[in-house]
Amino acid sequence: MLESAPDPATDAGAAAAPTGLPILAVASLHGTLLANLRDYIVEGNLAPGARVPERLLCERFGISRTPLREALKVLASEGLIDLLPNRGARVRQLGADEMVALFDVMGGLEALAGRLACEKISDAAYAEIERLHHEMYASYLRRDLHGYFACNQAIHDRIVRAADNEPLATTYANFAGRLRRVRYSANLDQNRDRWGEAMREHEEILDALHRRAGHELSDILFRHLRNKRKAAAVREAAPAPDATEG
Amino acid sequence: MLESAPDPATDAGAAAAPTGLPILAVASLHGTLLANLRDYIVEGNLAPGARVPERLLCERFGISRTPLREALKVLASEGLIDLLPNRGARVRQLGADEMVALFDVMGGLEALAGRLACEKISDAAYAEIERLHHEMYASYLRRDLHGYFACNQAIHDRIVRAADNEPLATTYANFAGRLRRVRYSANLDQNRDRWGEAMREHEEILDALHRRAGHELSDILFRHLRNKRKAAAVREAAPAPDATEG
DNA sequence: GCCCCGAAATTTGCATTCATTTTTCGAACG
DNA sequence: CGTTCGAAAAATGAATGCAAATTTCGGGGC
Repeated sequence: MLESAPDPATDAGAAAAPTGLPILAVASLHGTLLANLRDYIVEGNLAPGARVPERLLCERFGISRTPLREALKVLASEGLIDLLPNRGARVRQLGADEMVALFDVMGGLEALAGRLACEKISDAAYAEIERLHHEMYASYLRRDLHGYFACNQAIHDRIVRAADNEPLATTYANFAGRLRRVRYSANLDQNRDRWGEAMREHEEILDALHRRAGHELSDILFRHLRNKRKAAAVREAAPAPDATEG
Repeated sequence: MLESAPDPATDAGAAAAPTGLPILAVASLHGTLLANLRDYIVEGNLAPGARVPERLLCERFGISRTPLREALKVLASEGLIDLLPNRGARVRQLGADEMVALFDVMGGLEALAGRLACEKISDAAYAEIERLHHEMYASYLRRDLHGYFACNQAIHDRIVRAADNEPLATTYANFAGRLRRVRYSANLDQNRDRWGEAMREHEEILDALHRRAGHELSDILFRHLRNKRKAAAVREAAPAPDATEG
């Protein structure tokens, strides 16, 4: 049930010969490397603040430094890493204030997605969201945290898709990736008040979406993200002050 | 043609006299090239849909292909150009639907900026916006299109800055750059109805901002951008002076 | 006369190489 | 004994070189 995200990055992908299906793979070798490297970093294989070892990654992905550095430049523009002049790349470490800023942008993007979704969503797509909502509610009653999260993410994802706006979807994915590293120590399991509140907010979300009330849905979604941020720990994964492990 | 060729590569602090003050200058050579190339494309020196001539740009900027291609990859991730596998880069050409999508994202970002600005803006910053608003109104009464546009852009820029959110500002600048190519054939001069409407909307914007009514301001700004899009021509910029179209 | 096929020329993508910088390690000095 | 200076080692940034693909241009076939 965990998101059916296309994940061609089987991690290994090192010196293994591309004897599989090169046809589609060749279609965008650079794009493949970019996606793999992005996943590699987003997954947390490198500590925040740590140097990005070019040579090692070259060996791991079986390429030379040129395409790798191209990918690094792109990842820097995406905000995943910092590029220090003559000092290499480092995994971007999020401070508390930066995390707040990113959450606010996510809220704004979801608000926009909700507004657009109200204009464009089909009845079938709405029905699917409604189904997911009820499934999520069932998980909530069961105290099934895992199922709840899965449905939750699926719902937000469907709303973004229903907005039918490619730049929005891309930007949304970008920021979601940047925030993937933050650990939500405030598990809803130990924060039942927030869980109930979130569930009520989702009731409002579904209601507004049902009425195609874009303006309202927009506001609810932004506040929903705000509350989610407040409930989330403002601490990044693996603090590691000077863990510039080599 | 006297080119305002941004050519820092001629004396890129390489050879002699490293004991000057190149510290800040050297700080970002790649960033300089990226900014220059981005401007070069955004300014419309290449026709939409035209191939991006690597060799020519290398000569123009006085660099080799490696840093140029790195910059191209970044610009592709920014959405300014398309990267076709084995077929080079092309200046992205906006279709009508893509332009609508971009405008909607701009509206969402401005809506977010307005909401955040209501939370964080200082009285001084508000006063400055109020001043710009009145100046814009004066330009409106004078039918001074140029002054009106300048104030208009300054106001929206101040709102984004008042939001005090770096990722938002960066994303906003990115989308603004993508839309810079669209030509607004619907000059307000010939569209006085829209001009008056826009002016009224700005009155609402200022009022909501004055009352720090983030929710309202958010909605007004989104609708403001929607109306702006409707008034704008859905036609992309005409072929550039140096039309290397093929 | 038009279309299709094929080789030369240009272009793209990546690897390799080179100069410059940073970092590390060791020794001399205070 | 701690500090600092300096040279070796590693890493970074950019240029060049090379194989593969594409585009272009010419010739042959229908």
